[in-house]
Amino acid sequence: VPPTLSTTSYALIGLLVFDSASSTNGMTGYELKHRADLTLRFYWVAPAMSQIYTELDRLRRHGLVRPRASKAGGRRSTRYVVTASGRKALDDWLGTSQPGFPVLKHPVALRLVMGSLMGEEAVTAMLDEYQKALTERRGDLASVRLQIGDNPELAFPAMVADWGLAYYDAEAEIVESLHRRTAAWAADLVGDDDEASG
Amino acid sequence: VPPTLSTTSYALIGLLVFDSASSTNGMTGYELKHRADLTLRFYWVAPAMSQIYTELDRLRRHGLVRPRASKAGGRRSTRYVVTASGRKALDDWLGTSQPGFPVLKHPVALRLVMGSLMGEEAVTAMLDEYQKALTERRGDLASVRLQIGDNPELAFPAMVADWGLAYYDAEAEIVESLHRRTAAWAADLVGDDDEASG
DNA sequence: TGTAGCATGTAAGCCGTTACATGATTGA
DNA sequence: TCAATCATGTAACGGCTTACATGCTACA
Repeated sequence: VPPTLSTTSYALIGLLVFDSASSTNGMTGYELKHRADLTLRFYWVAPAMSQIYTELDRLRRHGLVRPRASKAGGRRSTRYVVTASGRKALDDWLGTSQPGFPVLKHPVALRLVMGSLMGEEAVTAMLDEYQKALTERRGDLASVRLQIGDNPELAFPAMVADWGLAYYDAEAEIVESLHRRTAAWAADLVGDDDEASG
Repeated sequence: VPPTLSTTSYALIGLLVFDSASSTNGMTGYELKHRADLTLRFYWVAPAMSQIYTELDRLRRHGLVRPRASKAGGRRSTRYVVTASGRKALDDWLGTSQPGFPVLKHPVALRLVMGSLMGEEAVTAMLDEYQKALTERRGDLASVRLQIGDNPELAFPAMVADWGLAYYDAEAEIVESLHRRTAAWAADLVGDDDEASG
């Protein structure tokens, strides 16, 4: 019987599998967190450290990963490698589970919908800040994309990175246009005031 | 002291505030769920019924909404309206809280990154299904957009709906190109086989 | 008569976060 | 010697889902 794991668990197994393609050492929880922050974060989540360790222990209990205790220079650390059943569990999951539709939690859109309660200045400031954050995120992803290069073994990670870049570009364009529409809305309000008072 | 509420709580208050702009009856939990499925779902979440009722009771305890018990034709139902402090709490939140960066949970991208473990056919099938689902979602949002119209009072909801539509369009285009790249990847693999065996 | 929709809730439990606690190593 | 980084965990708690439980109304 295959254990029922969360999607995040499988995502972590995936990171370990792809790591084992380049090295046989396995990864520490700390390294896994770093990797998740660099990649997983753009299309899934960046789990907290505490969750990484919790998941790692769960996977170990299920026999999907094997810990390799090692004291690198006297410092205690545990490296994890995927077992054969871990690899099989991932393959099964990839083969049978339904992806489902993406979920977007967009706090900027959530506030923008109430823009009339915020006023033009607050909306404009919010969109400005979002544009900045967007540019920064895009930069982070772009440097990840550079590291991937055009190695055919990383064709799919490259596709997903490009997907993210295209998404950020589209988002930047849309936010730009929303900026203009907000200004137009404010101008219209002034126009209405004139009519009402004139 | 302002009570600390989750973003979802404020989102629900927002729905009630916008409802009170068109009617003074307030909304039942059931109606709120329906509204959330139609709107909130596209940029935040579609909370379960049970959560709607839980939140509504929490807001009531904080004095942010007022229940209006009413038996519509013998059927028991409770309609909620936003109180003055509820409206103030929302304004405060809109004025002071930092939106933070959007979080995208994209199960299709998560699987695509492991495309080499899935094989071309499985990847292609997944992308096909995603395209269908995308088209359907876009249709749902388009009909919401139609209902909004160009009423200037709903300028911001219209902007957010257009944002969503543009997002879905961009996504459809990207997925289309990923489809082609997956085919090219498979073709390359065949080419490599030829070289290795030739 | 029965099904779909309206309407409201409770209980159990998972996923994930923040806060807290501990300690070694490296380099400025 | 101090800060940053490496490294690992526990405890408390919040948010949210699923499953369960209940009952009325309209309509085919």
